[in-house]
Amino acid sequence: MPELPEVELVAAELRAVLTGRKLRRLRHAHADVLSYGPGLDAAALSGREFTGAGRRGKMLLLQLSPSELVLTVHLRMTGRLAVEPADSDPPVHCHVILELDGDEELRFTDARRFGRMQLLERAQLAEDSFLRRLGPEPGELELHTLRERLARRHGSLKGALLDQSLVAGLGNIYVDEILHRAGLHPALPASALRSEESARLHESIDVVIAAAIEAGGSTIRDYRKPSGEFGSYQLAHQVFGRAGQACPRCGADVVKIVVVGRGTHLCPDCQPKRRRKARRTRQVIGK
DNA sequence: TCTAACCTGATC
DNA sequence: GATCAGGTTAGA
Repeated sequence: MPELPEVELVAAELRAVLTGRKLRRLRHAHADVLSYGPGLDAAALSGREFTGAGRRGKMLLLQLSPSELVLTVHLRMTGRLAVEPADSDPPVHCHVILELDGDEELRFTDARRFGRMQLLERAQLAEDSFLRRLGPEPGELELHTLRERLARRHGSLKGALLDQSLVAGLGNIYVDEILHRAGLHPALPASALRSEESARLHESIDVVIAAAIEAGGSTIRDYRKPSGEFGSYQLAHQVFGRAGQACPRCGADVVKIVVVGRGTHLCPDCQPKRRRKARRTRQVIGK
């Protein structure tokens, strides 16, 4: 469900709500959902204090003291965290409940049960298989790095951008929106981008992600902030979820195709497949 | 690098 | 009843 902008907003809200709060104890946990690093167990959670919340890619990092523990949370498709009154009924599919001070609970809900939480010592974070493979955050991705990485790839541009080791945090919605803004077809070979195209792509990543955070993220069906608030960036989507509707930029019908197994939305006019004429022009210039 | 699999619910 | 879903990953 959530991509970088949504996870960023969840982290910000949890930072505001949880920092300084005591974690009394673990009240409930589905064994498949919450796991523990070496030497840790449920008892290690009792009596801790939340000292902050952050994010790396789509992974939430909740910091606990003393002794530098980190609770990692990946929401995957339908995961949601919420701070709710302890005397309220936990929602269906609530898989982890942490009792807080002030008669509230931090609850993790996830209909599809793809999401994962893990309690780790800070030093163990570097060994986490997901975090270890993450590429740079969009804001730290240099243009020359993007170019080098795309040039080395086979396969489609969309597949490359969804690969968390190339750049961290992009998912299906934002890749479609970024490629539309950059005027690039998702199925283009990643290694085929010209200089000005990769520059447009680089800029579009920053612009789209920043605008999405500004708008509170995208709520397609499940995403809510911990407070229950919906995002509004879905209203600004140019192509995602808009198959058959007019492209806001040119008026052509947005189409939906499948690329790397994912539903992919694009405007065939704004995001043309490479034409032979254009390629020949480039070769002439190249000489 | 791509596909199928992991789960459940919503929608066609 | 079949298909699809905002993510990740083992295995081909």
